[in-house]
Amino acid sequence: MTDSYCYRYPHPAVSTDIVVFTIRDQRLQLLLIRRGGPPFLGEWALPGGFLDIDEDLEHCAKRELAEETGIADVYLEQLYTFGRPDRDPRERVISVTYYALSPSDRMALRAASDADDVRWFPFEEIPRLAFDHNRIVALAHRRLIAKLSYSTIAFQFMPHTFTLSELQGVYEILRNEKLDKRNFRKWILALDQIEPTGEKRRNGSHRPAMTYRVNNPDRVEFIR
Amino acid sequence: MTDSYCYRYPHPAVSTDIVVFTIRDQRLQLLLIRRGGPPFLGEWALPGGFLDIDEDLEHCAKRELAEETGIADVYLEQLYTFGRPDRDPRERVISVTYYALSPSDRMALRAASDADDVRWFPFEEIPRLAFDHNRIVALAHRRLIAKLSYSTIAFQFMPHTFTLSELQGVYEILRNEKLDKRNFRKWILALDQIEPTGEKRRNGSHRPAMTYRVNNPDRVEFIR
DNA sequence: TGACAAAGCGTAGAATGTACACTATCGTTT
DNA sequence: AAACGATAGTGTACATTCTACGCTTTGTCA
Repeated sequence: MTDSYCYRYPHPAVSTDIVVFTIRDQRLQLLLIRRGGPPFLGEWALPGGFLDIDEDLEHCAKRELAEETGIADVYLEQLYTFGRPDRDPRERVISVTYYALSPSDRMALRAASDADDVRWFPFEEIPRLAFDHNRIVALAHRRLIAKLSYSTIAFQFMPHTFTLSELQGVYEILRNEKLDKRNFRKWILALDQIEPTGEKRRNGSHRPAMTYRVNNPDRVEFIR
Repeated sequence: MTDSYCYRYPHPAVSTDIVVFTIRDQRLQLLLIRRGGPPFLGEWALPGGFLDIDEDLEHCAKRELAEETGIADVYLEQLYTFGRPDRDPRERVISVTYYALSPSDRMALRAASDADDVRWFPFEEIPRLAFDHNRIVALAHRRLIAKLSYSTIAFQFMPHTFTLSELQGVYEILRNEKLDKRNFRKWILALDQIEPTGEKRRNGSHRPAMTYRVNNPDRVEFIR
């Protein structure tokens, strides 16, 4: 008898799953892992796993992310809790989901040995995922896009210093439309959330651009 | 041995707690119950309780609300999941919290026999609550206020028909400031979310007001 | 029928959002 | 060293939205 944790009433299992977004190769991409065990063995899924009994929820999300993908130090925010009784064939599982954003330069995946099992997917090319993970991804994406318009969440995709053109590029990718350069600069500077570093960056055979940094890189501020 | 639900790994308990808001007596109020058992016996707390093993999370929230307070048919939205390991002294409990809004005319509480244990509290007069429930209330309130500015969530406080002055009053209470009548009317009508019923309502010894209804009462729309 | 009370309505100025094109500065090529 | 290619960087006019503000209407009640 190895089932040695007993309760007077049935208890569900609790897990976390994490939707990690980044922008690489001028596209919004997210991180998936290939499942190494049943159920859904061999299928793509979100990183995540079961909560330790004395562990904070957010700690669980960060731990699973580190264990399964080697990623740490990302912006992490709780997304939603999914709990349909039939969402896991093994037992009742409540999944507290998070989404994470990070600049791609901070996203070194684990050693190449596992590289086959952890991969970035462009958002438009996400395959069918295990469990209800496609729903989770869809919700995370909607939240991200919504937050774009009333918060500084997009800054979480930026490296420590960046040019205004790079920042504009991120907004264009996320909003999926071209923006006017002058209007974008007026708007973003008026937010008073970024400041010039004083350094310029040569980025090819043309005029170098001023670099900027986020005033308060760890906070996502409401705007408007 | 009554502990007959056994697992290979420890499982937390999962509960839901619900913050029910309404507007009565020209104030934002919320519903609290007095705890009838340990821990925190006799203290005020949010309605809520443990998840049945085959029950959807939202169903649990509605069921507990009905059982403990007699309230049904409210607008319900998931708020956040709280899971600090020490938040319940009995055992590890993950609480999936919801907030609910409803017009006060739909809020008949249970029979007077329990009336002492279920009560509306003006938001400013909330006592110290059991568990981490004060935090939950604070988060629910912030969410409500935030959603005011980019959604039609305030309509959830309105009865089936209402006057524009009544609606303006709700916004004034929630935003805690006086609004200009003409500007409010222009704005709210331009949203194209309410329509006149064609009926007028006498509400005292003065000119009667046109009543309106919400076009799509069950949906909360994004605006702006 | 006169007093009271809330309903209902419009305009002008300020602030914000949007459309739009040329010059500056660097590296590279000839 | 001059010309070219490529991105950086800048301002203005117009449209839209937001904000401030007071009088007339229409009912009830005494």
